[in-house]
Amino acid sequence: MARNEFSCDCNVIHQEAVDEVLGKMPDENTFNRLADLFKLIGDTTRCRILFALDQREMCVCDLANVLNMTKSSISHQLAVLRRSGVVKCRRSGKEVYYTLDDDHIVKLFEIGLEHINHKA
Amino acid sequence: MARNEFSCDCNVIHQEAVDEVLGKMPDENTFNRLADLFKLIGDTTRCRILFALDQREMCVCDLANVLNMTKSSISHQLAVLRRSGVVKCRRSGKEVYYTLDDDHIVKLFEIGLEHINHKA
DNA sequence: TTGACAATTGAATAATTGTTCAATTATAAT
DNA sequence: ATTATAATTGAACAATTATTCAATTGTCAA
Repeated sequence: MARNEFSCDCNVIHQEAVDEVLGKMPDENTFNRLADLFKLIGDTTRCRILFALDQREMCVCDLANVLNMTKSSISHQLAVLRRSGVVKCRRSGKEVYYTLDDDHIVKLFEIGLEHINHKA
Repeated sequence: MARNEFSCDCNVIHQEAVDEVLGKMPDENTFNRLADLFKLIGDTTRCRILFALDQREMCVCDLANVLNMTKSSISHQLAVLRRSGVVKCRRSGKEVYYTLDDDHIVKLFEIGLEHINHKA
């Protein structure tokens, strides 16, 4: 029984091609995590937060000023970034300071910027 | 008049930090395009399509078999990828063959995979 | 020209998600 | 203790988006 029996609404045109690529494809979990990673930085607000934190450590209030947005909105996004492990924070008095906690993110930014400048 | 007068609901804690980072931040347009790029590859289906096309040229029907999804769904996503210029296509008879048309995408995948394997 | 199949397209639906608003927690100072 | 400010949190709302379904286009073969 073919695995595509029910979901795919067509006949296989090139069985060898399909088999070859299927053999090389990572599993579903890998793609989900890969997509989640890109989804994480696929938002203007989060991009700007990460870019700012790559420059220097900042508290939520500073970030709100830099991005010209409410603290609440920033805080929600920081929570997302924290859960994903790309930023970390420390409390100092009333303020909470955030820093980047991920090497790959900066590298992804660099290539991304290279990409859009190349297409500008 | 401060630029953040209305949107930001807090006092500036560290004005120097804010000014320093503001001076280094790319403009809004850059961030929008950067986020759009990552949003584009921030979807499981599109990730899998791009990964498959990185292995070899494929027609829509083949892709539908590899991903185990309907041709319609694949076709919609291919249209998105085409509009963004990351894939291109050629018609040969009744079939339409797609290929990757972007160098940076593969590099982004590599770093992304490195990232999730590092955290696995 | 008619029939069959690959692919695309538009509309509808369902699910996800970013921001706002209001309320709450945590810390410092008076 | 009380007040003020930084930050977080939950619920609601609005906007975006991936998939499904049905209809249509394009190409080939009989």
